[in-house]
Amino acid sequence: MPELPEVTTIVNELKEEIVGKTIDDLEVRLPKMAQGAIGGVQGQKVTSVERRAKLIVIRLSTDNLAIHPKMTGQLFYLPPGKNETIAGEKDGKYTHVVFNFSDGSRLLFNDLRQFGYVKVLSNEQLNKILSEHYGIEPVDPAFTVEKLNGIIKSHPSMRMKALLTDQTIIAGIGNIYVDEALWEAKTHPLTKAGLLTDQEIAALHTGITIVLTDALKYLGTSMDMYRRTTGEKGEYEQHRRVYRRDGQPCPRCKTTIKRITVGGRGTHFCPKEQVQKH
DNA sequence: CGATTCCCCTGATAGC
DNA sequence: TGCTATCAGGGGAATC
Repeated sequence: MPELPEVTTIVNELKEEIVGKTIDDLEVRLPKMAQGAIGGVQGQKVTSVERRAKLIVIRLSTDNLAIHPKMTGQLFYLPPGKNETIAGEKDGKYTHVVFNFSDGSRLLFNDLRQFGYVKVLSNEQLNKILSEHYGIEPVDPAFTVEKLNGIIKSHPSMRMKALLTDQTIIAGIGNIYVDEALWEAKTHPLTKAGLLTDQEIAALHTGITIVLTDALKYLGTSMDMYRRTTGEKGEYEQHRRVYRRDGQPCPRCKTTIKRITVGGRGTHFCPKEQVQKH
């Protein structure tokens, strides 16, 4: 499931390939996956590729594409001439939207579960969505310990897992990295935000930073459908500490990692080091 | 304001 | 073998 490190990886790889190229034409094979005036992007040139929260934002001459991978969305870049397969990933039954660039290269949007989308937005619509639906970026210099402290204290009754996954509060962190960051900080996912001490908040800030930096270094986690734009996997799976490691020993204290469900999401933690406060 | 539930969807897996 | 029930999960909407 692409979160901040995965989307950043996709954006970094994609901008090297498509900035400056013109969209010659496109195929929308599953109409519900493409929202807005998708046909209007034909003839428009890519001016930049950016990330905001878990969105891939492709800015064009006049409009913008906002692509959300949700659980299983993928973006594959196929160089000119490689029109069928790349790194074993095919243009196939899960390919719902295809952009053909003027140099013969292509961009495929695949999504097995069809939760994701490609949206065409005007600058105004894009700015409105980006500013109204998403909170601070955890990799922004403005995301200081003091800022996190203020955020946590303004939502004292929220459980930490819910607070950190809420995109309107902090943008880009999802299920995997919340579990990892809470483990780093030795904070229980169900502890209410108002019960954290300043020291614990500082440890959490460090944890978030460490985990996101490390995951980006390894180009993301490919336990499910996430793949790089080349079709290759990210390697963070081998470095994770708790996510989907229930039944296995905590890397620090060897206690068996536990799994619970919070807000319908699988949540993993060390029951010895991460104790719920009341 | 926050928690809960339902829904979108399909592959993997378990049970019979 | 193959059918059926269950589950995973980002995010938005509806409900409590």
